[in-house]
Amino acid sequence: MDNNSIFIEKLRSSGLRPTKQRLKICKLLFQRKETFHFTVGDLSKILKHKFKEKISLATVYNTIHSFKKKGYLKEIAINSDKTYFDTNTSDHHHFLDVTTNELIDLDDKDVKKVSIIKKIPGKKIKSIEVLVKIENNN
Amino acid sequence: MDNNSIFIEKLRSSGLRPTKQRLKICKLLFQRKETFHFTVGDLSKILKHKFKEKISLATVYNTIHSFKKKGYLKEIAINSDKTYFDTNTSDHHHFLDVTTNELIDLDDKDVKKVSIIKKIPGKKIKSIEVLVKIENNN
DNA sequence: ATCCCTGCAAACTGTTTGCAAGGCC
DNA sequence: GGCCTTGCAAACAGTTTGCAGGGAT
Repeated sequence: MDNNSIFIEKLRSSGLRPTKQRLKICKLLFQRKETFHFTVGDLSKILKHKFKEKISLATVYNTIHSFKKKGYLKEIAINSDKTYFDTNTSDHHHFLDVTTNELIDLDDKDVKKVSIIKKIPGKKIKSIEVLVKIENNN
Repeated sequence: MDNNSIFIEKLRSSGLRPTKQRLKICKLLFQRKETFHFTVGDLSKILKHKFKEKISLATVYNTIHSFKKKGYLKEIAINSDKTYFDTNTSDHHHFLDVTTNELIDLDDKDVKKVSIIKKIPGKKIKSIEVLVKIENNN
């Protein structure tokens, strides 16, 4: 199961050169079953741990931005000093546990369809994001 | 119509001393019919313009944070390098016009009730925020 | 008089940029 | 070789903090 060649293909097909760094980041992000929520800072630390070799922070930023532009990652709307990304690029929503600061995917069947009644002339809806903040019962 | 005394009372009743700076900020924020969406940077610039006298940026930050803590302002969940606040503290949602970066209130009747079906044991829902991104028709 | 608040500058954090060196095609 | 990418450091933007002086009670 050589995912490397899959990732090389994926990168190439979107016009990105398959460099060592990008392949490592691909492995870390896309070789997993569950979706992954992260900040670039997180990612950088994890990369260092996993591969014992540092990838420049600027490179991680570059790569994440390219991946986002290519549609491999989504940015999550949340109030935070940091920017969060999501490996799940489908239309879906999130729980944010304000106690632990953890993000949890809410898939479509967990939320009844949101309908927006108001319309703005000349504008169309691009996306609808729902953020459900949760906290401990007490 | 001396709103000043209203604001003085408001501040005092929440344990905040009614200083010149806070009163100016109150006037700017709460003496208006429509809700106001802003960043601290915006606010600081507007204050300078309107009152011809600069309020220290740190003071504006302090004040906005106190007001938020007292429930006079809400923070809006949006992906941005800056933090947005809203003078409308009721439960409501937003359009974000990605073309102009403008925020527009969506009041409750503009959105069909959002129901969250999924439950997380030991957690309760604190808030539900919907962000509807819109863009130009073309 | 006390305690709170303001203003300034310095510090901090996350992110971006410029540019030289290196790697992919 | 040519062009893209990396890495580093410096630059940046927004925000926070420490502290001395000023103001409210």
